[in-house]
Amino acid sequence: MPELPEVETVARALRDGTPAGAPALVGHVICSAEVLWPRELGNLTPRVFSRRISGTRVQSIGRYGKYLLIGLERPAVEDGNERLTLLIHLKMSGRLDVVPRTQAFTPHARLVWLLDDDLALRFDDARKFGRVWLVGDPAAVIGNLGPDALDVPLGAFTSRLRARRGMLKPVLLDQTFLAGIGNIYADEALHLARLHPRRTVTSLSDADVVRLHDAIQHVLLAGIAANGASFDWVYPGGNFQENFKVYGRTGRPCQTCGEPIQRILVAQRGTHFCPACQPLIG
DNA sequence: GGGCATGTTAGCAC
DNA sequence: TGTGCTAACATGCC
Repeated sequence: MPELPEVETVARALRDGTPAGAPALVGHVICSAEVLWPRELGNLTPRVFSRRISGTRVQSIGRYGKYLLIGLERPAVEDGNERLTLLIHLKMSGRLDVVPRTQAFTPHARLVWLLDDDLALRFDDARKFGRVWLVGDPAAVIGNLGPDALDVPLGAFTSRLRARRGMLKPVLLDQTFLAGIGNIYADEALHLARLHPRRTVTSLSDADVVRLHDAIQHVLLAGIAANGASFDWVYPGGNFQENFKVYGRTGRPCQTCGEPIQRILVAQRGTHFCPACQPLIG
């Protein structure tokens, strides 16, 4: 379920709990970890991972782009407390839930952390693309990402964009350009900005760049306000999919002009746009 | 059974 | 060096 708004929704649930009654993760002690699919560990063996994380307390929940950052602290008798960060990327199908320890496993459970108070943090991931790292410095994992897509002023956005060439949509999907935009929100932002996904970056006017920056902020914030989008069988959660203007609407009328939405391939990704609202020649 | 899927990366060509 | 293509990761739904 993973683009920036969906990951932000997960982060908020882990920070505050959910209206449905799921407990918050912050403040709990991690007693132990069980790795059911070792390939999802990005930098440690299951044995080392379990040993290093056991006994830490969850201090904070953050998000950078599509990554979750869980701040951990281990009380120390001498020196300062040891600080660690658990980074999680949900990739295509990952999900995280705080549940009672006794709750039955799903068929797709990949990692389980046992918490105090008879709770557990579960990482389920049907497609096994998800990744989990435990590090001292998060930069070791996310240091090469561009600025978070919701935390980039127009000036920085413009200068970064003007340094690039090639087609617009692949640039938006490049996490070293901006972190957090995925296939769905890229299509939605381009439609709102009235820009064809195959427009070259170098062809954009200053006004185009301003509209694009505004559109990115708008669709991401709208996605967060809707608790993200729910995708097929993988993730039931938010309802932003009801507000999609182009994604998944191939052949249906554009809500702005009535023209049928088209689907093409751009950088090998399914791409949805309105040929009338988003002409290739701007 | 083929085609598709919210994501990223390595390897390769130009 | 940057851009962009393919395959790979692995599974499940239509």
